[in-house]
Amino acid sequence: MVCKVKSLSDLFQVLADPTRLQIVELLNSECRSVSALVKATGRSQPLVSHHLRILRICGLVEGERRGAMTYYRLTDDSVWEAVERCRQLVIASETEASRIAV
Amino acid sequence: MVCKVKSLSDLFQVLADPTRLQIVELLNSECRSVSALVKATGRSQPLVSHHLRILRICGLVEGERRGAMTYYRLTDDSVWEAVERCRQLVIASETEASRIAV
DNA sequence: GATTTATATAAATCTTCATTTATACGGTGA
DNA sequence: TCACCGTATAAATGAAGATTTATATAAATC
Repeated sequence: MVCKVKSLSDLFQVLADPTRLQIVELLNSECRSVSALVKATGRSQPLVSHHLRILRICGLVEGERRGAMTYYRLTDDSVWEAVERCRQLVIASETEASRIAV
Repeated sequence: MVCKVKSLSDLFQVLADPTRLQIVELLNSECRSVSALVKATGRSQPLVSHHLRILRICGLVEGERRGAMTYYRLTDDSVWEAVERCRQLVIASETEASRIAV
């Protein structure tokens, strides 16, 4: 995977994976531990840790160790805002499609 | 490739490819023919047509045939706006990195 | 200190997809 | 209608990456 977000396509690549995007969505509302993310996503622990590593290296999330647990959160609200801005495109294309379908 | 943008991760997947993103960027300013895009991107004609097909199916661009040529453009300004919003994240992370580096 | 829990990483596998190569199709002009 | 230009598509190829499996590390509890 990409080691550092140096281009816009790299950022999109990072967000293109459903598991990673799901993690970003889960971390929007609150700070969560890895095990909490494993439970919420239904993915294996190594897989979640793997994706967290990528998100971490890219600077989208950051983890803080408290005892045995590591809690992750989004590094900045702007991450979420940009994602939401793109979601409107999807919503728009859906309503567009349904309008055409009628 | 994805046949229809039904989820947000699909949209990111479509935009994650450098060639496709480059095409979207080129189509922001103006309407262009396939051959113009081939020249501007330096990619092969079949490859550009292939990516245009994906962008077309996903509803990000639309083509209009005039004689032998097909001219493509973004379907909506909101496509470009969403992309620009994400670019700010990349720019932000760059300045962040340079700030840390100092 | 040994065992268990929480997390991280490495190697292996398997799928997806970007690109190339070859070809077809529609329009245009001789 | 024949040759050519612009564009589209299909098959083949190769690389990238998502997921699994196995294992390592670090902290907590006994």
